[in-house]
This record gives sequence, C-alpha cells and structure tokens, in this order.
Amino acid sequence: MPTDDPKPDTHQLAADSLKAHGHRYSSARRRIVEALLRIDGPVTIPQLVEADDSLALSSAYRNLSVLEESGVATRVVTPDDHARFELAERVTRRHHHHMICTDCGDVLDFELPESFEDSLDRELHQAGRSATFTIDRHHLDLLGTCSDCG
Amino acid sequence: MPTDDPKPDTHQLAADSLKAHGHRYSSARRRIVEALLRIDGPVTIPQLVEADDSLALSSAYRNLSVLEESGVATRVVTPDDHARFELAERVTRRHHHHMICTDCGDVLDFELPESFEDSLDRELHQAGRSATFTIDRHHLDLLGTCSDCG
DNA sequence: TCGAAATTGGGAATCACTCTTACTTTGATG
DNA sequence: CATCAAAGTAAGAGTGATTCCCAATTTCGA
Repeated sequence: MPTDDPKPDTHQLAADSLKAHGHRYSSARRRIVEALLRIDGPVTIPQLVEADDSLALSSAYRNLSVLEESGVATRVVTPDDHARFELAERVTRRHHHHMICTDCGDVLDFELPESFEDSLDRELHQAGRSATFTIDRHHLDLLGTCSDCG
Repeated sequence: MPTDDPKPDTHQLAADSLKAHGHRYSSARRRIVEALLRIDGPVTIPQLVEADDSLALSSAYRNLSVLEESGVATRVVTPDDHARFELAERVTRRHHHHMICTDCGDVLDFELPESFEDSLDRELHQAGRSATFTIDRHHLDLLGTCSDCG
C-alpha cells in the first residue's frame, strides 16, 4: 500500500470525502468519477452523459454538485454557457491551469514550473494582504485558440 | 489635450470604437458607460439597471453585447450565474485581475507589479508554445473571502 | 434482515438571457 | 432644412441550461 502511488485509489478518496460530508458513494457517483477519470479535462454535463448513457441528466447535475461540495470534483467556469467539471486537485494531486479555446470552447490542462507557482503564490498573497482578502485558491486561465481551431 | 491623461476621454474612445464597428454611441450606451465608470468593478446587468433606472433590461443586455464586441466593455465570468461587465482594459488603460468573493459573489480589481506581469507573460507563452495554443489574453483570479464577508 | 435515510430519475419549473417586432431616433444627403 | 433609411429602443415572448419535485428504489447501520 504505497503512500506515494502516482495513481492513488481515486475511488477510495472519493468515498472518504463523500462520507466526511455525509454522503454515500453510490453507483451513479462512481460512474461519474470513472467517466471523469476516463475523459481527462473539464467536460460539460451533456458530454459526460453522452460518455456514459446510463447517467441521468438530472442526477448528473445533482451529483456533480454533491461531488463538488465534497471536494471530489471542481466546477470550471468558462465563457461558454455550459458548466464544466473535472476531478479536484485534492484527488488528482496535481495543480494545473486551463487553456480555453474561445472558438470551440474546449478546455485543456497545463502546468507551470513549481518554482514559478511559488513566486506566483507570493505575489498573490501580497496582493490579498493589501486588500484584506482571504485567498482560498487561484485560477490562471489562458484564452485563445487551440491547435484544432488555429 | 494631453495624450497621457490619467483619465483619458473615455466617451471619445467609446464613440470611436463603436463607430469602427459600425455602431453609434447612442444615449443609452453612453448612460451604460457612465454607470460603469461610476460603479467601478464588474457589475451584473440587474445591478447596472438598478444603478440607473432609465435603462431597460433588454436594451442593457443587447447594448452590453455591442459594447463588448466593439472592445469597450469586457464580460467577466464568475462562479455565480450572473454575467458581469466592466470597462475594457483598452479603455481604462490598466491591466488588472480579479478577487472574487465566494461568499457574496462580489468582484474586486487588483493589479500586480509590472515586472511580475512580464515574467508571467513569459511563462505563459512558453506553456502556450508547447501546447500549440495561440494565446490571446490571460485571466488571473483570486477566489476567497472579501473583507465584508470575512 | 429491516427500516430509516439517502439516492435516483423523469418531467415540470425556473430564471438569466436572447430574440422578435413595432416604434422612435439619428444623421447623411440632396 | 426636409427626407428617409439605417440604427437604436424596449416590452414581452421564447430559449435553454440548470434546478426542483416526488414517487420509486437503493443503501447501510443496527
């Protein structure tokens, strides 16, 4: 049972997080997590349901809210008008940012060098301090055109 | 007529931008720009109409789209489900980022040191290159709690 | 195993936003 | 300075993503 497994047991983590928030890891929720693992990258709920027909639309909306508030999934906000979801960084263990294609709406993940993330954090905390704003997290998005639309 | 006026003639800039896109700077559009100047910080359209009752809701929506595509206003996307608008950086001449209160939904502007913006740009272009993604602009948001909700 | 509590899912309801349409304003032109 | 076509206005209908409702089903602890 390695503690530093590059692919830790996502399902166990999901079950624990849900339980800690008073929810169950039901089969529908597991199917959603499996689809998110499979697809990789923030997806809209219609895309998710398309990827696994056994999911009901209304349950997918409800469950993604539950997964979000339990810290298993993250809601990704983009300029197009579907919400997108991906597994939370708590779960994937990787901090990343998003490249959003303003043409097709697709979202890609990317990472920055850790050293740069550190100086980014320093700058942001500085800014938060001077505005008396308590920082929970940051989002860094690139808006532009992906290679498909380029 | 100083060229480097800290408060350049926003209305002239707005009129020119609109004309360049085949639109007029009508009185309703001027009232919207005036409200955006007065309020400062991204506001929802209901907030805007509240700030100036003479504005009609449907016209406000339509005109903000026109102002956006003419480069006068910018649509700000946040986790709550109202679109927010502010004057474009082209118009204000200041690059800034957003602190978003996840409690009340309010959005504050903040700026980073220019030197840091430069190294940020370098990192992002590096990342864009390796993903074959053409960067148009970036967004850097702080999510957390504002001083009112703290 | 049993029962209470949680979950499911299909369809109705909601609500921010956009479209339609008939009317008004604007400004270029003769 | 009169005309009129293009541009703008605004009230309300329409749209579509998301949420709500609730009866039926599943789950888990005792």
